Amino acid sequence: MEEKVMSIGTVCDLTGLTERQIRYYEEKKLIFPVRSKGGARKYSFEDVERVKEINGKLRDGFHTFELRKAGKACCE
Amino acid sequence: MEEKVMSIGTVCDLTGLTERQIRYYEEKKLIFPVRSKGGARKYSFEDVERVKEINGKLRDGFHTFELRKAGKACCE
DNA sequence: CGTGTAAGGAATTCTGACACG
DNA sequence: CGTGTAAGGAATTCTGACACG
Repeated sequence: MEEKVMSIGTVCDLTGLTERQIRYYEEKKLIFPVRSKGGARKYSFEDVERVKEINGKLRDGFHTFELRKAGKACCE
Repeated sequence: MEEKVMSIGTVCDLTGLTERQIRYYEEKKLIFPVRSKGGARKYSFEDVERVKEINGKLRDGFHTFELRKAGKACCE
């Protein structure tokens, strides 16, 4: 599914990461959650997979700016 | 997907119903969300469909206790 | 750079109840 | 019966910042 329906806490549960890490990946333009009326971030299952992948790459020594290219399109 | 990941507010957004209605359907044993540590209800996309179906049936004149049978197994 | 944390506020969700019909 | 609402509390999420390295 590609629907953005879960809050950051759920993503933490599914990935084992912290809110801080997930928000940071967004800050670095690696993931793009949508916002609910209240301003809360909403993620999709796709985002969850992406977050796991990002964290894995970082563990392998990559840097966030290098991962940006690995996304869908490129540059910008 | 069958994973319970969205909070009640998201279900409201997806179904157009109120929290009250959704909680009531649970009270009547028509849906079974799980609870997060904090006690918040978590629903799956399947639950969302079920909620829509329930509300539709109610509009058609059915009563909650009649819809219970329509679920998976029966009685209990 | 990637992540931890304390800080204060705003939005979310919870339960039990009274209401109408 | 199915749903609305006001009530008070507890848990969630948000942002900007200081910290380490």
